[in-house]
Amino acid sequence: MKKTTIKDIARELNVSTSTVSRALRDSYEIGAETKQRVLELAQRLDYTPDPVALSLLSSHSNDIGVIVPDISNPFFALVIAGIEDVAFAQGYHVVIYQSHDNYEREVMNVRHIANRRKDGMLVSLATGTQDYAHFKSLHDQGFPIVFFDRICDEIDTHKVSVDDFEGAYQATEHLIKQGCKTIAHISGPPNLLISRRRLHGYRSALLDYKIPIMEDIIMSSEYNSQEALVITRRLLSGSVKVDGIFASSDNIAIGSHAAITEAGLSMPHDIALIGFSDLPITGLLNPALSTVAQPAFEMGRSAAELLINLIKNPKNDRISISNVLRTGLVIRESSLRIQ
Amino acid sequence: MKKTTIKDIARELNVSTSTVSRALRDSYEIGAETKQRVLELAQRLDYTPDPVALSLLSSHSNDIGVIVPDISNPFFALVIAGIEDVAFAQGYHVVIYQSHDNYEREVMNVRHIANRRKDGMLVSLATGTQDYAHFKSLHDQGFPIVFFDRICDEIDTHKVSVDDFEGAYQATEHLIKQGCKTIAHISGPPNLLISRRRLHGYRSALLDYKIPIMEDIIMSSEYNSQEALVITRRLLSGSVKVDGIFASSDNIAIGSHAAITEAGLSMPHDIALIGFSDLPITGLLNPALSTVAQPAFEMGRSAAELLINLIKNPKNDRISISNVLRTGLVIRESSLRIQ
DNA sequence: ATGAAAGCGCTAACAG
DNA sequence: CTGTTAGCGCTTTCAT
Repeated sequence: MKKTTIKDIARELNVSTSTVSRALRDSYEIGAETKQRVLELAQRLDYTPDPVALSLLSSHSNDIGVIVPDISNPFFALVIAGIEDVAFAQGYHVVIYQSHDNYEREVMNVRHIANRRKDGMLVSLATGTQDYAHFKSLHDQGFPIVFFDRICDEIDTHKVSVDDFEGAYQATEHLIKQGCKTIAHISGPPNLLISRRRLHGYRSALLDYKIPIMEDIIMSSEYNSQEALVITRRLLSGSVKVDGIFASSDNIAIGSHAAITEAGLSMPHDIALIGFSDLPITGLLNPALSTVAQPAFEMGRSAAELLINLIKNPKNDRISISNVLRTGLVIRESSLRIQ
Repeated sequence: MKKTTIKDIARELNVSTSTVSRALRDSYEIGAETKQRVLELAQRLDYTPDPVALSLLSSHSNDIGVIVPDISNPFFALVIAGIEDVAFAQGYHVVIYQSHDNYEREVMNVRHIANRRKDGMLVSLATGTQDYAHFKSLHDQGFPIVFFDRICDEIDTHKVSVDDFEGAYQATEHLIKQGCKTIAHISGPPNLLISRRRLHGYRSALLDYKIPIMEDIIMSSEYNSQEALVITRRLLSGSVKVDGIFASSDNIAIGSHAAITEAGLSMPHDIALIGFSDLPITGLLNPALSTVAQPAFEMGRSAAELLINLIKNPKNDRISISNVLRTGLVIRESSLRIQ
C-alpha cells in the first residue's frame, strides 16, 4: 500500500495528470464536474502532495530552520515555542538544529538548511563562532536569515534581542541598593555580544554609583551551571570578600547558588545573588533566585514574524529591523535584604 | 550565483550528465582522465549534490526524525545528544520534533517525517497519545521505527527503556531503610507505561517490607515542576503526615522540593525526598536531590543503533529487540538520614 | 476545458 | 568507456 500519487488518480479517472493537478489546486479553468470527481477520489485515496517533489520543483519547502546552541537550555526551548507558535499559524514547519556551541556543527547545520531548501532560518550564534562567512554568502544570495538573542553585528539582517545593557544595569543597581559594597560579576564567553553588553551594564552601574571596579572579581564562564560552579568556588576562595554577585545568566547563577550554599554562606545576607533570564527553575530554588526577566517566548514570536515577512517579501531586503525587547527585574529571596 | 548542478559540469566539459554522475560516484567504468577532470571542476565550482533531488529519486534522505515530548527536558536533551552521537558517525542527520505532549502534534510530526522521506524515526510518546494508528500503518509498511523511554507496547518493533520497576523499587526501598514510615508517591500520568511501572515498583517495595499502602498519598502529576509543586502542596496539607516522598521524575521532585521548603519542613529530617532520572540540576539543589540515575545518553545511543540497523537491514523486521538499561541509585542529602 | 511535453537535479538501465 | 533515455512526483507553458 504505497502512497497515492497524482498519476494514480489520473489513471483511475481517465484524465491527464495536469487535469488532476489543476483540479486539486482549484484552477478556475476546470469543469465543475471533473473537479468534483477528482477531489472525491483524492479524498478517498487519502492523497497528499509529495513535499519532496514540490521542493524540487519550486525550491522551497515550507520549512524554516532554527539553530540554537543547546535545546536543553529552557531559554531556547521557550524561544522555540514562540517561534513554533507563529510559524505554525502561518503554515510553516520548524526544524530544530543544535550547534552545541561548536562552530563546525553550526556550519554543517547552515549547509543542511540551505541544501534542503528551507525557506529561511533563525539563528542564535554558537559560542565558538568567530567567522560569519557561512551566513554571509547565503545572505548575499538573498536567503532569509534572522538572528535572535546571540545576534551577529556583521550581517545586515533582521535581529531580535533584549536590552542586555539595561537589564544588567538594573540588576547591578538593585544589588547596590540592597547595600552590597563588593559586587562580583560572572560573565559569559567574551566573544558573545550579549556577554559584553551585560558586562558593560554592570560596569556602568558601578561607575554611576561611584563604586570602584575590581577586575579581580570579574570572572568569565561558559553559559552552564557546571562550569559556573567551579568558577564561583574560585571566586569565593579568592582574597577579595564579595557580598554580591551578578551572574550573566541563570544557568551561571545556578552554579553560583550551589557554590555559595556549599561554602556555608547565606543568601542574601552574606552574598546577594542575581541572574539573568528568569528560567522556570529559578523560582523553585532555595532560596529563590532573583533574576532579570527576558521575554523569551515573545522573542521567538518576533523573530519568526520577521523571518516570515522576509520570506514573503524578499524586496524588503534593504531595511533591517532590530527589535530590542525590554527586560524586567524579578526580585526574589536570593537578593532581597531590605524588605 | 546559483548552485552548480551536474549539468553545469557536463556542459563545461562537453560530456553527458551521466558521465559526470558516474565520475562523481567514482564508478569503475570511467576513464581515469575524465574522472580527474570532472572531480577537479566539481571541486572548483563547489559542487554538492542536491539532497532533494536525491530524495525524490531514491526515497530516502539520510535524515532520521526524533520525536520527543519536550526538548527543554534535560533528560530528552541528553537522549538526543546520544542519538546524534551515533547518527552523526554513521552519516545521518537528526531532525528534532516536539510533540508538546499533544496527540495531534505527534500525528503531524509523524506525517512530516514520513512525507519528507526520512529514513526512520525514534520516538518517545506524548502523554496524550492513546491511539497508535499513526505508527501502526507506517510500521506495517515497513517504515523503521524505534521507541525509547516512553515506549509503546502495541507496536512490535525495537524499544529501549530502563528498568523502571527496578529503579522505583530501589528508590522506595532506600527511603524505607532510611527509616521512613509513611512514604508518598507522586506518579506521572497514568497512561504512560513508565508511570505505571514506577508506581508498580513503589507498591511492590512497600508490600515486601510490609508497609501498608495508602491510596490517599499516591498522587499523580504531569511530568513538570510547576504542576508537581501544586500537587505536593496538596499532599502536605492533607490529613496524612508523610515522612518520605518518591517522585516519579526529577522534574516532579523539583516541584516537591520547592513545596517542602516552602512549608518550612526540612529535608531529609521531616521528609526524605527522592526523584528519578538524575538530571544535571539535581546535584545543585539545596539540599541536593537524591535520585535514580537513568543512562539517558546511552539510551539515545542504543536507540539510534537499533534504528540504523533497522534501516540498513529491513529484513530483520521480525525479531524485535527490547533493550532494557539498568538504573542506579544516587543518594544525596535530600534523603540521607543515616550516614 | 483538457492533454502533451518539458523540466526541477539526479541516477540507472540500456545501448553503443 | 560514454551517451541516450526514462523516470522519481509534480506544475506549467503551450497546444488543441
